[in-house]
Amino acid sequence: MEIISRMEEVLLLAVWKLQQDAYGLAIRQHVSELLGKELSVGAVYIPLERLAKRGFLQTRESEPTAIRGGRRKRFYTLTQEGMNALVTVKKIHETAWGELPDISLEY
Amino acid sequence: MEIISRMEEVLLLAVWKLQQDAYGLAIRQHVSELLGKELSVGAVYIPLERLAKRGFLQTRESEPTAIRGGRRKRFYTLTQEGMNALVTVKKIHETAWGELPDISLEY
DNA sequence: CTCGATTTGTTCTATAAAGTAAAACTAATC
DNA sequence: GATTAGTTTTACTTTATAGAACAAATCGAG
Repeated sequence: MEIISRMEEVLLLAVWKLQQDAYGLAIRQHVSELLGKELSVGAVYIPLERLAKRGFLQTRESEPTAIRGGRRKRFYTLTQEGMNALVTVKKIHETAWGELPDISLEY
Repeated sequence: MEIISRMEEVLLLAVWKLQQDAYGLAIRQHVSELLGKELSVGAVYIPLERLAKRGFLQTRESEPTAIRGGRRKRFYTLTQEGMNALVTVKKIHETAWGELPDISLEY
């Protein structure tokens, strides 16, 4: 039962969300919007690589596309282990927050 | 809008949960149970210190108590900034997960 | 009583892992 | 050649973690 970091969590979720369009720059765009701040390319590619290396993501390279700058992309998909990791952190989150009154009602 | 790590999040939540009993070893115990693994003392005290330094936690020292080994404790309480940080990450979590079908139903 | 053993607690030290920015590189079309 | 979309590499800071060291309280045997 491995516990992934928050960055890893949102990256896995972005891959899931983007589905057939889950490649580096698109993921960067999606997660930057989620977090409300522009992430550097390294802040995305390096954790993605780590997640793939640990078996949470699978990768494949596409063919280039016929648009300006449309070179080959590296696409990601979630593995079963990646799903398991997400389930684990979701449960932790629910337990940690579930024991408390809703914070937004109080402050 | 500062984004805290997962460890920082669960530590802040533990402080909130434990209320008048939020000191180092009790927090360690609580968070270890939450995560399902024994945390080392350093894995708790060092982030706690960092959170205090950044203004998310306030600290005070208690008097020793008359039980075996009952030396003075360092107690923590959440500050308004700590609350804000929790609200921020809760919103991010809800946005990130809200866009997706419930994972536990699918896998 | 008193002094070592035990217990609860915090601080310090050292290292591994994660996060991040930015430059460099690649390959496509215009 | 200039521009664009994309990935890889480099270098550095911050976080996470384990574990030893230290501190101070009570307990209990003699």
